[in-house]
Amino acid sequence: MAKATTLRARLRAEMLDEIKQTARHHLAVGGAANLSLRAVARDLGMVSSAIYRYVASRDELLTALIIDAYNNLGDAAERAEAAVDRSDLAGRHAAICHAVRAWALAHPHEYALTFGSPVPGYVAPEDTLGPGSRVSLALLQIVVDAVGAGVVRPQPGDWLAAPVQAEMAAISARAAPAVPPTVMARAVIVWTQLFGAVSFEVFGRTERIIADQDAWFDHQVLAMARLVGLRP
Amino acid sequence: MAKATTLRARLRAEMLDEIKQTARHHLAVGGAANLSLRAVARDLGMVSSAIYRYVASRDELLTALIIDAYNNLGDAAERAEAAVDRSDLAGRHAAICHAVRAWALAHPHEYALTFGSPVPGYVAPEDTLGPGSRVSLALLQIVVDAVGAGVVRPQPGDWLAAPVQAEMAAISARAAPAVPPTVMARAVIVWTQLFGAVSFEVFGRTERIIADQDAWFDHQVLAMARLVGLRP
DNA sequence: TGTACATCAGTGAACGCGCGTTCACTGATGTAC
DNA sequence: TGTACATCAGTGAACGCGCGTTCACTGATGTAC
Repeated sequence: MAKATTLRARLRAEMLDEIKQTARHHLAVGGAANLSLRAVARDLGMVSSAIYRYVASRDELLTALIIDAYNNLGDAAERAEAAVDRSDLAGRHAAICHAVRAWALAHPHEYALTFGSPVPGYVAPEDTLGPGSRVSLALLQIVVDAVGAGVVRPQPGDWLAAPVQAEMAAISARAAPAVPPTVMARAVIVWTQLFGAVSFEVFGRTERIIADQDAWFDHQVLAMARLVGLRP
Repeated sequence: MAKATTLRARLRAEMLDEIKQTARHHLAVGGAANLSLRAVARDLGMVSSAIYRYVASRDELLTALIIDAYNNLGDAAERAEAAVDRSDLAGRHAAICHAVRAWALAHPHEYALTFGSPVPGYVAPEDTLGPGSRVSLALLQIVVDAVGAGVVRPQPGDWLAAPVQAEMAAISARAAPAVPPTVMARAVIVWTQLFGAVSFEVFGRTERIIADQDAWFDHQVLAMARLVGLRP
């Protein structure tokens, strides 16, 4: 019966979820390097070899966690952005920035897994590329909308060296045809700035320098919006 | 004899250097998590316990490597900056940025050790604080000089929320009295941006997006200099 | 200058540990006739 | 509806591995008289 098959499949999926959940918990304690299949099995009351019914290897589990992390971050960012009035471009931008920061602070080890130093010996497979660029695309869409609405335009004095000009034009051609190169350059810088700021905070770089991290992040978001032209 | 004592001490220091050198090499292959005292000993043709004549524990070795990394980066940045004419403020800033990037690309795993995700379970001791802020101080000095020379000043339209204003004033008071809060805010953003950009490149985030990384970094340095007011 | 003693680098064996992965197996649950 | 068979989750033992750290030791090198 299809229904019975579905039951088995559902239990299986639930078990896999539990494995990932437990693995995430271990990640939060020991980091990626100390994630072990045996420890996960132990926590679930299984014998270590039983894990292999659900996961082919340690690396496969790690990949699954990375993809989940990207998707959870992507969900959070897109959900926050969707809740803002379409015409409030700076508000949409701020919503994404704050969602990214909040998620990263709530899941520092999963953030480290995706935006920190790469796990040595581990090569991220192609499947991570799509989920890995969801935030970037959401940010880019705002710039596209802003250019379309005539809010953001090339700024006087902006100038790009020839290779950079070509590079930015290539990105536009691939992902956002209407965005002029100088605007694209500002957009890419703002994207770098967002993750630079979040990484500094999550990894503790600003710990001894900034006390009110919330206020400082707000200010940075404002500065980013001004840089790309979403605010005057 | 003092001379004899010195010989033994010198051999000892050389051995410690060799240990650190070998450890750095292992770092470059497997990352911090896979750095093992046994493997280092093996590479040096010693028995594993012999390492303990030079290093009290694995964590102590890691700390030594971190301090070395900060100092090597600091040396590189300061040397590059010192080679530029004092009055060429944008040139000095660019020199530091390029030195940081070059060092990070040449020693990606040591960079990861210091500016990447923290090593889980490892707590950086106080000794790392000084070496860890050398680059920041060098950057800040340029802003101090620029403010002193009247080149950089508060920009019209700049505004800080009260808590941020206080935060920036506190940093100024601690490290650079003459720098006004709004200028300090721009300086801190530029500092974040530098390491954000370098991290993105070293950790492979921009791999599929930017082809000519050199040109793009040049552009970012230019943008940073403009943001803080070192260039028109 | 020569001898007795102290220092110290390096040895080799051992402790107890955790890991990823394989394999033949048991027994419950689903499937087909 | 009842029975024979197939599927599959979970078991338990084992393989071979590397790790950090301790400890009693040997033997060379430096020190003091």
